[in-house]
Amino acid sequence: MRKRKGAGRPTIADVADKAGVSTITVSRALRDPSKVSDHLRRKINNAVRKLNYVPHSHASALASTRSNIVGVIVPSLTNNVFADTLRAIYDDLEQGPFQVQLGNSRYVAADEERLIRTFLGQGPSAMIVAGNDQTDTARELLQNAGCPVVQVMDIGDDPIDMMVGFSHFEGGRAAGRHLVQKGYKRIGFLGARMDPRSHRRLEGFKDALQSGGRYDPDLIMTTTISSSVSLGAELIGQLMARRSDLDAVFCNNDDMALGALFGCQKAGISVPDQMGIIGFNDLEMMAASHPSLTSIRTDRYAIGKRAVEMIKAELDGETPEQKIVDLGFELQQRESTSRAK
Amino acid sequence: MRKRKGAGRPTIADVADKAGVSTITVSRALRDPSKVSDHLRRKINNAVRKLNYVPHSHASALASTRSNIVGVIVPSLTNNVFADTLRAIYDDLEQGPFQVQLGNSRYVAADEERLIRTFLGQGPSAMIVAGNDQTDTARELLQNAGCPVVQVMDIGDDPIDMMVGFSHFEGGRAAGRHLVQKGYKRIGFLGARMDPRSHRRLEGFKDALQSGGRYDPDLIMTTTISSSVSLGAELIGQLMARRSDLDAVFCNNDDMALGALFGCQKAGISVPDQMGIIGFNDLEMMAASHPSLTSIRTDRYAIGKRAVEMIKAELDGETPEQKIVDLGFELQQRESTSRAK
DNA sequence: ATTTGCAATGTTAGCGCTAACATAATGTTA
DNA sequence: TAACATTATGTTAGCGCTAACATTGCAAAT
Repeated sequence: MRKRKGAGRPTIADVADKAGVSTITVSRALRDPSKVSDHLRRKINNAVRKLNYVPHSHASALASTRSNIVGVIVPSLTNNVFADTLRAIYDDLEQGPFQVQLGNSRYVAADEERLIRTFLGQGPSAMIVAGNDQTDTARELLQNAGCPVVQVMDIGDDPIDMMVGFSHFEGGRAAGRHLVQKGYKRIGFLGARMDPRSHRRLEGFKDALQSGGRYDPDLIMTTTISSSVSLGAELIGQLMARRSDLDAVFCNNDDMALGALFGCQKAGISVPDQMGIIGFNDLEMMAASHPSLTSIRTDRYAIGKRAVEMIKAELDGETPEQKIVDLGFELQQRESTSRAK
Repeated sequence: MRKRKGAGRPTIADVADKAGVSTITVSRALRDPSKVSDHLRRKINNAVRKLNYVPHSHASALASTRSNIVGVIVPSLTNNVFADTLRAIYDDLEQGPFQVQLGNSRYVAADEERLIRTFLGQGPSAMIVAGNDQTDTARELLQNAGCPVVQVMDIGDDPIDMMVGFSHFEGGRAAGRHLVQKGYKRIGFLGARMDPRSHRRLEGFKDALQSGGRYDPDLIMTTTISSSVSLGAELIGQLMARRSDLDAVFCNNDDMALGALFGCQKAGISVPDQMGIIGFNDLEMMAASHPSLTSIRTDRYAIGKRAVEMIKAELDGETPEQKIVDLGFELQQRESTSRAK
């Protein structure tokens, strides 16, 4: 006799035995209690409790060909920007029958591809991926995934399926325009870890400066090093050393902007009078700093929330009125760019 | 005839057909290529590629009663402290055969219990949970999980299975002692979202102040609101309003400390001369600020790394020399507490 | 009383994979 | 060359669950 041992945990059959019903009744009682009489439901629940039964999700997924897993892929776990979106996704998804499966692509396309493959192996109910710069292979995999796919954080005109985010180009343009309007003359750009979204911000920024006749490529400083407050302080120091006439900077994110502020303070440069600073994303700390920091406010939590809504709608068979949702941004002017002209 | 449709994806049987072998040979070729001849392996790999076959992980998990899933539960997705540990876990785990399954307990014990149940339903290879303040039920569930369990971030003397972290009590004590030694007289505490670890830091802090004869309960200010830079600024403002003689604060984390610094700057209080500030964790920004901020440095990345090492060792059947690993902390003295006495 | 309809429960097979055993093909030794 | 390992592959059953169909019981409708 050739018996396999199993995991040792109680199974639905154990519960069925104990409650004196068939396995399918237990299955129904757990998934859709309204389909089972009060009487049996009570007995089943008791048995479940006594045995400390927990359904084997793999068996369930296999039998039903539904996994209730939503795969999420982000390029960084430590970047607050994604953390906010993630939080929204978890908040809205963990309630329902869904389970989040999170992957970290580390800004590496090959890792992203690998993760997509792994996730698809679980027959996910939906996929959420950050950005819209997937490789062709990744796009193809997702297109054939047979589930809703939402690209978050950015928008563009060629979604794999759906998109929620905002235009980084326009965000960068708004930042550039603001500095020009404020009368700054030598406006620089500080960019760490220039991912595709930062590149688009820079493009928008350039566009605004060119329109304002203030574009100077010599004032653009970027690096592949990942962004940090220290790096912001260091880079603005380098740029000021190179160009002592620099009088404003747009930083590709808020950590860099805060660092730039500290860098100025160390160098005895007054913000905003001698140096205007604007960041991107408007993290909570921007309003609290001294002086407070101007930034482009983005609603990362809303992006995650909306992505989940769109997924749920599509899974419920509704046809969304729009596949591409632009949640926009808002320039938050604060002290760091509020000088008397 | 009563056929179920399946997921539509190619199965191992499709690959076997195409390659002209049996399913088990395909299974072996994919899991342990050395067990299959070069000849067949090549044919199988070709078939896999042509069909774009991805193994159904649920079926595999069910048949083998092994999931390769490591469940991780943290109380917050936006707290940098956990993000660093998470990053280490992902870095070290995603290489191997493992897959991370992350849950967010939101600092709610009931949510943690629910997550543990859900994760155990997947027959995880291991579990990593933050902190050592699980409910009795949660502890029991984990104890009976039949897999390695690591509690991270904190240490204590009653591990569920293994622990990696450091003593928050001692960390708080070191902070308190430092402020006393620096000659500060009216030393306060600013605490947001007082989770159990923050409470232990406060206890250690109290202990140090009592030893130094500087303990004044009136100078302790805590709130259940979650921590933020703004909140740090606000709380120190409130505390200074209540007690104008306040001359130093220990903040339960670095966001609060940065906020306290900004609060002082706004109020025209000089740091460190009129106010000493010390934070906890030593996030990257602490060294970059102006003035730079003293903090208790903790190595969150190392905690995650070590947790994974312990899990792998236990899964490989090795008996770890220690079940409780104290990774310690280090006081990083910076300008915010470096006044001339 | 018979039919109809519906709600509650059961029976059976199969989701896609791999453990456990079986067999065939090859090499190795006395 | 027979006996024995060893390696490569195959056969079969079963992991724990649920889809699909089947049956039962009972109330409402005829």
